[in-house]
Amino acid sequence: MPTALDDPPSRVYPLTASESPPMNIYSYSSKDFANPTVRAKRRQVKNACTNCQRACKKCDDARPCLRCVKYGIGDECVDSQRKERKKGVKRGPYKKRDGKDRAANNAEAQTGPPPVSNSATPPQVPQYTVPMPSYPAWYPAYTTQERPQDPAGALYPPAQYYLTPMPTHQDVADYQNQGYYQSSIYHSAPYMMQRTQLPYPVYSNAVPQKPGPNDVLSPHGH
DNA sequence: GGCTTCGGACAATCAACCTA
DNA sequence: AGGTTGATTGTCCGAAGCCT
Repeated sequence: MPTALDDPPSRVYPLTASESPPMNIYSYSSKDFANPTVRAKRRQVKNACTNCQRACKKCDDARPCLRCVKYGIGDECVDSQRKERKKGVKRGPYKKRDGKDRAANNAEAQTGPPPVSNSATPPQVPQYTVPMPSYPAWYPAYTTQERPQDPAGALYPPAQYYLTPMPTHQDVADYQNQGYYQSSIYHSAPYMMQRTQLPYPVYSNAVPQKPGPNDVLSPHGH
């Protein structure tokens, strides 16, 4: 039986020191994560539904997608058609390689030099995958100091992150009563996420960031 | 505050091109 | 043959404006 593990991400980490900062699938604002050097790569669905495509809004792999469900147009949620790619387009001579890694060039061109670590060498982030929930994830309202850390230094969401059933309204109320906050981000399912895609700094000596304002719900859900 | 619109930044794809 | 490059195509962020 196929599982989420059968559909790994197209890109395999770990990062090398010369690569761009860790990616995650979360929406984010640069204001949410104060350190601009850890700006995460935006992840896109392979094929947005026609409604999300028209609205230029984030879609997900599920059909109906969460946005269509939210607006009560789930029955209209169908994959958009993709044009066939042009063939036979001639290309000019390629630039000579200069021996420098292209990813490093791109990362530097787009985000400036790689993040400066306080230690001499940034820790390697091990290749690792965790299942992603298909609904807003719930996190305990821990402080940055309490946030669990793994041996490799990655700041890590706690076990409560990995909820499997869709929470009921009662669950939601219970979570809020227990002091949990809800991520505003909805996740596609089934989906694989790598540790480096988590919305936390990956370097052990990075200054821990509190969750962004968009990730926090008041007890009333706003 | 929620929704729609939309410009444009950015990501993904994949065929042409390059090289070992 | 397999890796690299870059053009093409698509997604969706974020700001602005409108509506209730």
